[in-house]
Amino acid sequence: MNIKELAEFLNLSTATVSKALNNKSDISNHTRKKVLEAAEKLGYRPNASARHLRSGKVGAVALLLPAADGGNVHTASFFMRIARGLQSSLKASGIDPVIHITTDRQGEQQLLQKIIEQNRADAVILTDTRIDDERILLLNDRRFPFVTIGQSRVLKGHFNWVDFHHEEMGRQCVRFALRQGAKRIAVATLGADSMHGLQFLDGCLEEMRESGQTPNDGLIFFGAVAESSGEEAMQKFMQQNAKPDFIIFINDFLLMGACHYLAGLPDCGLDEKSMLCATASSDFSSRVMSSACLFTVDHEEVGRQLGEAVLRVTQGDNAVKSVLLTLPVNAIRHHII
DNA sequence: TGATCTCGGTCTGCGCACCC
DNA sequence: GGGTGCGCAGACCGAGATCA
Repeated sequence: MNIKELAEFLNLSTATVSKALNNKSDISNHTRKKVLEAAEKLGYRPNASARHLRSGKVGAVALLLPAADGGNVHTASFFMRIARGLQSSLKASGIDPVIHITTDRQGEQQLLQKIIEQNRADAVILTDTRIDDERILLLNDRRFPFVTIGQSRVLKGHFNWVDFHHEEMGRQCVRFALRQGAKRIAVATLGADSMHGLQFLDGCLEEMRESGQTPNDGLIFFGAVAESSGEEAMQKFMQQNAKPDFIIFINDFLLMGACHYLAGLPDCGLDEKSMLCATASSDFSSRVMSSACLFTVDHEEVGRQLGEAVLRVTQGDNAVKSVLLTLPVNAIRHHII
C-alpha cells in the first residue's frame, strides 16, 4: 500500500492525501479524518526511502565511537548508555542514531569520508576529540553538520560540542587527595593528543600549584584508554625516588591496570584507598569499582543535550552552542570518605 | 559509448474552482 | 473579493533502459 493506492481508494489526489497525513492547514477536517481513518484501516505506512529522497534527509545521525584496536569494545558500553538518551531525544524527529566502530584512525578517516561523500547521515557525532582534530576541520570544510562529545583547539573551539568540565574534575580529584593527607600526588591521564586528557591534567596541576604543591614530571603519566596503561603508569611511579602517596587516574581502565599491578606488590605502601579515578568509562567497572570513582555520569542527560544539538545542526541552525556539564560527586565515594 | 529518458514514492508551491 | 479546499506539476536521486 503506497500513497497512490490510498489516494485511489479514497478517490482523492496523492497531494491531498499527503497533506492530510502531514497535517497541513489547507485540508478540511472532514477530508483529513477520512484519510487518516483509511490509512489506519488499510495499514498504510510511508515509504521511508521515498520520503528521504524527497526531503534530502537520511533520517540517521552517525555516532563515531573512539577508534581503538579492540579497546573500544569496552568504552562502547559508556557510549551505548549515552546513545539511549540520544535516541529518546531524537525519537519524535524521526532521526535514528547509527553507531560506527572503527579499529584505527585510518579506518575512521575513511569512514568519515564515506559518510560525507555518500551522504550516509544527516549529521555526525564525533567522540574522543583531539587537541588538533582534523576530523572537525574536514566536516567544517565540507559544511557537513556535526556535533562533538569533547572540545578541540581547532576552529578556536567555535563549533557545537557537549563536554564534561574536565578541568574542574581534575581540580576536585586533587582536593580529594589533599583531604586524605596526600603529599606527593601522581596523575595518570590520557596522552597523544587527547583534548580531555590535557584538560584533566591542567585542572590537576592548577589545583596542586594553588595548594602549594610543586608538580613533579616523574609523577605524571600519559597513557591510553587501556588497563595496560595503568600498569605502565605504576611502573613509572614506582621507579621514582620519591614515590607517590596518592594516585589520580583519569578513568577506570587505568585504575584497574594499577590495581592489577599492585596485587603483585603488596608492600609498596599504596592500596586502593590511595587511588582514585575521575569517572567510569565502562559498564563493567562502574558496577565493580563504583566506590573508586569520584564522579557519576548522567548518561541520559548527555544524550539529551547531544540530541538537542543534533536537531539544531540538521535543521540548519548556524548558531553555535557549547554545553559544559559539571558532574556531581559520586555519593558512594563520598560516603566512604 | 555517451546522452537522455524513465521509474520508484513522497512532498509542496502554486494555481484553479467553488462558496459565502 | 477573499478564504478555503483540492489537484497539478515538478523536484528529489540513482539505477537501469533506451536511443542516437
